[in-house]
Amino acid sequence: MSQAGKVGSKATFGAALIERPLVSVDVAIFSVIDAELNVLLMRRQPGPHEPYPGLLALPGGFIDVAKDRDLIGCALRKLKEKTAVAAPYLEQVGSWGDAKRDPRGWSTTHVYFALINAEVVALKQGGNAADVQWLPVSAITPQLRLAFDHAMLFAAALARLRSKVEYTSLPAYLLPREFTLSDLQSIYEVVLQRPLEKSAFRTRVLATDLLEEVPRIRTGPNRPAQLYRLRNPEQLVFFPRTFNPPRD
Amino acid sequence: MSQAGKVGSKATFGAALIERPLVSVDVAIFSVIDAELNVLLMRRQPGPHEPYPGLLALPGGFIDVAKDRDLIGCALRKLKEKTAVAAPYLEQVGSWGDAKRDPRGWSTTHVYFALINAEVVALKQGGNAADVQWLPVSAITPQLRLAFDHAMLFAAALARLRSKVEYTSLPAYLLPREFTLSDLQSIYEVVLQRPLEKSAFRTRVLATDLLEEVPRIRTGPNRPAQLYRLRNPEQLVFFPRTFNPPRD
DNA sequence: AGAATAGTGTCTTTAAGACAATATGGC
DNA sequence: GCCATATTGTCTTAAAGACACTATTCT
Repeated sequence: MSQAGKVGSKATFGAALIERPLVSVDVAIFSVIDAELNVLLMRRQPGPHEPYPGLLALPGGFIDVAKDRDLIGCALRKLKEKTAVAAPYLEQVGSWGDAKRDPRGWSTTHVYFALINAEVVALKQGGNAADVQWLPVSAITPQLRLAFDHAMLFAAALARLRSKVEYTSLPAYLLPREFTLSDLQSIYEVVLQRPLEKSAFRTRVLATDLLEEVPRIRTGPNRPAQLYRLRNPEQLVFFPRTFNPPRD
Repeated sequence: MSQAGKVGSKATFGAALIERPLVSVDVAIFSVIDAELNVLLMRRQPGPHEPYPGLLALPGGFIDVAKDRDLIGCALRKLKEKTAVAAPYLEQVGSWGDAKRDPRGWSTTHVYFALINAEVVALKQGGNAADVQWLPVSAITPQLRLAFDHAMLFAAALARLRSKVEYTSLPAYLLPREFTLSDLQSIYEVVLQRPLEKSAFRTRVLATDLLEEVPRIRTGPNRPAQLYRLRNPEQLVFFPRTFNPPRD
């Protein structure tokens, strides 16, 4: 504790004259691809003192106190570095921190999850942005070792997503701007991994002010469907009850 | 970024060779006193480079990487320093961090809320543990300035508590080990700030396996009431729906 | 016409809301 | 018996579950 108190260019003093943990942000970026919930993972590169080289990990990294105004800013930066998405749905899952999770020392991480529509995304491969890939969440098993405690962080993010999908309009952020009610129901079913009642679903969704009709219709080899869009994309909608809970 | 990379006794290297934010934990400790929801606040002491001297703040402080095994351990330590409570209900609210919230530099905080039964608690006054006091949450107004961004952190903790009380057994942790159904209902009403239907409340609570009867009865100047205790104190119970929502 | 999906209707079920009725122990 | 609170019951209501039925476009 002697010559400490100065890190980088900023002076510290008073109660702050203590060893500081490492601080990072990790983001679980979800998207639905081919009727499956996917998560974006990147392969960690080899390098001096780089832990877990070659393993997959959630996109993330240390706070840059020069670049990042705040935690969300950091999460958005990580997201932008890996995908071209600028303004996705972003929500904090929580934070974790202990002495052991990073071999480089006592470390904390702030975990966010993001929902995006994958069709609009171009993954930024190569360069210093290492291997980036979509993986179905069903492929994230104990056999597939993730770096650090990212398996646990991912599980927490997925659990939060699934639980909140039961009573909110979250899945709408996984769709393109315009979609049909059937599209929306399918996305719910993909995330929740169970079928929903069509009639109850439609009544429930239309009972809220979540959607507004687009004066257009999707045609196909069958009866065309009304297109909708979010009435207020910034505003997450809460339903009065959960969807039919799985039988116990 | 020249001679950085060493803070205290631990070496850092690689990607960790960057300026680190300050890391703290803050705890909103709730209790019901005289039929009012209270929160524990402490008055910040004057001192060299101590920000916000004299203002009230949530109990909290920097992570001690030597003492604290993890974030929850740190939260429990803060709690134990201010109250004599060892094992309360503790839940993370979230984390916040930006360049401005602490004048000493880029800082992050991990916020928890705790629920305790105040009758069992002895506040640790004086010493280096500064003024500690219970304040009704209704007294936390903009006029009462709190240190740092603690007004916002407190508001987030209170909002989380209130919203989760709508569909969980959280308030049971604000009661002593044995209580009557009327006690429990009163606590819900105190936290939610609205009356609940007696009949629906009882049916709903007894329909879960939240409680078990204690072979004892509370007598008084009226019909005695059955005493209950938590069947599984570690296990938070979720109700299938929310309580009757406030009229809109 | 037939396939396929969109959209509606009807009846049941679940759990809460409103409110009344009954129960019990101390005084 | 009276008071005060505990406990139960009855009827209504809100919203979902189950499932069938109708609608519309394309081939």
